[in-house]
Amino acid sequence: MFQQIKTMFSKSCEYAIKAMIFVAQKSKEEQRVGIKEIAKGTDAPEHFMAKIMQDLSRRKLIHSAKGPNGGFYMDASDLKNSIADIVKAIDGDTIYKDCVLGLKECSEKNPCPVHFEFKEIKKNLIKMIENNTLAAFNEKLDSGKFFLRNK
Amino acid sequence: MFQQIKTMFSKSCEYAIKAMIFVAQKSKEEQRVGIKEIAKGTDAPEHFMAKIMQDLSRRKLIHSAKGPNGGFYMDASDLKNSIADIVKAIDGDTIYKDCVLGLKECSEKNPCPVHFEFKEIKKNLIKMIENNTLAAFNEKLDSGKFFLRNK
DNA sequence: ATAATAAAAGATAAAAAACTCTTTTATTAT
DNA sequence: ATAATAAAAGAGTTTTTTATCTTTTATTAT
Ligand code: FES
Ligand code: FES
Repeated sequence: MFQQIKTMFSKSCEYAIKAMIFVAQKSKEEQRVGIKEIAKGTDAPEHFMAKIMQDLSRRKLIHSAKGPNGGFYMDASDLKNSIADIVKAIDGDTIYKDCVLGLKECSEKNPCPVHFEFKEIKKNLIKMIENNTLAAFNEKLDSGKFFLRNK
Repeated sequence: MFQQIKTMFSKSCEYAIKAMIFVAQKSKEEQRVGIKEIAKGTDAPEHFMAKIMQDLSRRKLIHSAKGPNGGFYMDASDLKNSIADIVKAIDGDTIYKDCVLGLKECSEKNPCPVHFEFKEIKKNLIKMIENNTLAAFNEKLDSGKFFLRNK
């Protein structure tokens, strides 16, 4: 039988958000962060995380430098990215567009039975992830009251 | 590279919700609904849907009868089940308990950076799926303004 | 009793997601 | 120039999810 574990985002996306927050924190003073440090700091498998970072880099959500003293870092404009930007880069915009019950199209014309119930929920969810930028997190997290790993 | 398609529920769970709504509609007058009809009516692969129905049946969310004139059906008490009951049966209670960023524990003591932001969203989501019973859908859907398939 | 029906169960198969290992490329410092 | 570093890219493997096919069991009607 099946044992599904279904969370809001894909594992890749979870890692991506954690990594972005992690690097944002360290990027405050021109520091670069290596993939090993990122993986450790976020409880993610190193090589898998590397792929995700490459992806985020390709999509211009983060900067990277090769060679000694290289690593990942963010500039001021990178810090303006929101959780939504990360989610869109990794999981795509399915939470924006897709029908909750998997109909081919989510529309007001052909709504599934739960369309209107979920409309409001989705609106709030989207608003939240769009309003929360990495810069905003940076401030909040300086208090040290939040965690990216716990074992 | 990856192209994730991440929706709120697993495919199994989407099918389960659709099937439950489908059977609820047909169960109004002691009708039994065969697996073929359910699969067709919900755009789901027949044998896969069969597994899901067995699962729902084992978990007492729906009744079934073998043999001629057999099929799936609901009694009054089955109609009291909510979307939440279906989700819990198929996807488990991860949306209740799990950390959005995948920390081992979701807690106020060790909150991840998005914990408090998502708290409210999750609360609304849970409230919604708990408040929407199949019986409630049945009334609403009689208007014929909702769809379980569209191709 | 027998045949027909339909769900239940079992066993694979295909596809997607998650994860690992190896090689290459760019950069820096010696 | 050379060696060391670290990201990028390539090429897998493993696990989970989704889907299909086959056999069995229970029920009904003849
Ligand atoms: S049609 Fe299903 S959520 Fe819009
Ligand atoms: S700790 Fe992450 S959502 Fe609660």
